[in-house]
Amino acid sequence: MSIRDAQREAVIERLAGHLLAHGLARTSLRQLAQAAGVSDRMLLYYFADKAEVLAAVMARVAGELSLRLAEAIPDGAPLKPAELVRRAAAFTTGPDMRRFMRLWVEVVAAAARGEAPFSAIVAQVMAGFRHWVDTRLDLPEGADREGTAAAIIAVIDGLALVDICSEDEIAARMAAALSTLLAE
Amino acid sequence: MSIRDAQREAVIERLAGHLLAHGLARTSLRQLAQAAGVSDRMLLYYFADKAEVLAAVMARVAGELSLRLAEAIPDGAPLKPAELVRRAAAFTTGPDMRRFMRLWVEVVAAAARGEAPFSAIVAQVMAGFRHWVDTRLDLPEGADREGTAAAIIAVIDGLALVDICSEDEIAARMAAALSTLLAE
DNA sequence: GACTCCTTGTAGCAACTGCTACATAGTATC
DNA sequence: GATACTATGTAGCAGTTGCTACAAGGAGTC
Repeated sequence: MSIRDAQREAVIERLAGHLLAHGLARTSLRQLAQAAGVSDRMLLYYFADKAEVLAAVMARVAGELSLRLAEAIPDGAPLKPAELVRRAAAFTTGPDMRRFMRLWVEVVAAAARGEAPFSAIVAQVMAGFRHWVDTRLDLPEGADREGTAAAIIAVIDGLALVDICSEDEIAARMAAALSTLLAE
Repeated sequence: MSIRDAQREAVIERLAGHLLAHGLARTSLRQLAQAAGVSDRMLLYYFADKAEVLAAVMARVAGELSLRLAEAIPDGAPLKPAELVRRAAAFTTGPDMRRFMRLWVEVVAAAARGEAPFSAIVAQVMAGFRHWVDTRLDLPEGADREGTAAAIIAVIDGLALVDICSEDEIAARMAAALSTLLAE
């Protein structure tokens, strides 16, 4: 592996941590370069442009996310929707996963704003979410799997969004309250 | 009312439409000025700085939103959580309200990023949401009203977030599927 | 008419944005 | 040792950002 490729990998790794820590707040080329410990000149030697940097880093983050989701709720026995939501909610509002979900909300907003690499990233991550739900969802024949999957994802993402702008204490009670809202 | 105050009002009105149409995508001072039909120099004559412009416009938008929410689901007979969610979901995913919710998602993300006027705006709008839910929520004595309100808001906001990055066809089925997920 | 205040235009500044031209040092190949 | 390719630094460009200094026209008051 060339030095360049090795550096690419190292930069992606460091920037994944950076994005998870700071969201999209510090993502100018110079700020990214500093966080990665290289010069901005070199960042654009390793990557074609800023969009490629962000796309590579977000791909890494998305991979990590799907890995953790798969670990937390494996593809074993399918779960009824309410139970799936409960377990997914408990997981994504956990201390380590919150930064993933926060970043996810920011990325969706960036995509809504039409910023270059994010629309594609959102489509890809969203497809991953759908697939994750689909392989774990126990639904009666004839039910709307796609619609139900979308609804489940909406609930999980909604928790993340409200989590961003609430005190910890209320956020903790939110998941519990949600549980009682769900049918069996 | 001085010319300045009259212009302030007119500018706020026009920019509210601009934000609802384009989200936070075109919000540089010069872009805002153009959308408002004034020079950027004058925009900063009417308002102290950019943050004050956005705060004023967002306050207008938030007022409009709460007005419409109050109209759509008046503060009459309290509703059980599931029914409240159903009706709120039907309303906020309606064609006219989607741009409000999309802007809301963007604003939350901006607040998460720490951008100047948005944290305060989010806190204020969120409090409005909570109050709106609280005055319409039929809950048994001893239940966690705050937690339940947060959960309800989360579900509504989650629909909006997924709505942003889905095809219309799936988004329409999502609300229906959500309804069957809810307990009575 | 002089004075003052409200309103508006022109011009520009310093900082930051993404990105690039150019030079150079090293390293590998023949 | 000449040549070519990889890797890195220095410097800077053109565009955008939020914001401001300065001047001047107009309107009202003395």
